[in-house]
Amino acid sequence: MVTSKTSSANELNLNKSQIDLVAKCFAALGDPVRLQLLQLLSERGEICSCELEGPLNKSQPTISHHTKVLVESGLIVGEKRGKWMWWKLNGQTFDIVRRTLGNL
Amino acid sequence: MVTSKTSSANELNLNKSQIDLVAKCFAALGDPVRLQLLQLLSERGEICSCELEGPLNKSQPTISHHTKVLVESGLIVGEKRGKWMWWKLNGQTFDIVRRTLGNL
DNA sequence: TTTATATATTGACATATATCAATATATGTG
DNA sequence: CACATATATTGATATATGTCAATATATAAA
Repeated sequence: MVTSKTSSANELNLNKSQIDLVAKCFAALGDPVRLQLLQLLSERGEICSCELEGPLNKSQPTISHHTKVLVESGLIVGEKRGKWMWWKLNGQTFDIVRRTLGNL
Repeated sequence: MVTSKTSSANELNLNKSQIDLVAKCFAALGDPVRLQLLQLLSERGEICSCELEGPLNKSQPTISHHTKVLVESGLIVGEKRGKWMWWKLNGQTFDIVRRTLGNL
């Protein structure tokens, strides 16, 4: 039999700064516009800012604001190609968030 | 071969009101104090409000506020036993949130 | 019924957030 | 270079949120 040190029923207990990071992700996910944006992103794999104003029905500065929030949470990453910003999901961060949610 | 009607890479596409519901859950998850609270809840299975002030280091009204936010999102449910309020996680809501996150 | 205790509500305050118009910056094209 | 276009930033505004003191409500005990 393999012995293991388990502090509680759950394997991983988050410390304060880890909690803050994940909380920031959840907060970023906690807006309908950003959820729609992420859904579009997940459907297409990659999406340009210029393709978002239509479906999201928001002004250009508002779109820019939301992408910034998502970048700062680590949920998406951006790459500039010519005049266009292309966004894609950051799988690593999503994994962390999923794992956290899975342990609740 | 089984044919299936897939509108996109993802199976389920959320409509506006579904998005609002899930967004409300994520917003509820997007606070460090509430994440700590949920972690305690998940460790113990059930927890009383009176057991939260200590670990969370917040005032009684603040604890009450946070439990209310979690109830209104559907993430926890409460039951009054005598003078005490006992809280537990609502697995159904967590499943919906996990499924949504899994599809992104 | 009076008293003590657990929780909820109210009110106040400071901070955060979502939104857009106006403007700035960056990049490609003539 | 001058111009057009895609995105970012700034400033303003309205609304939402986290927090606690004070108070109200509910429940048990004496």
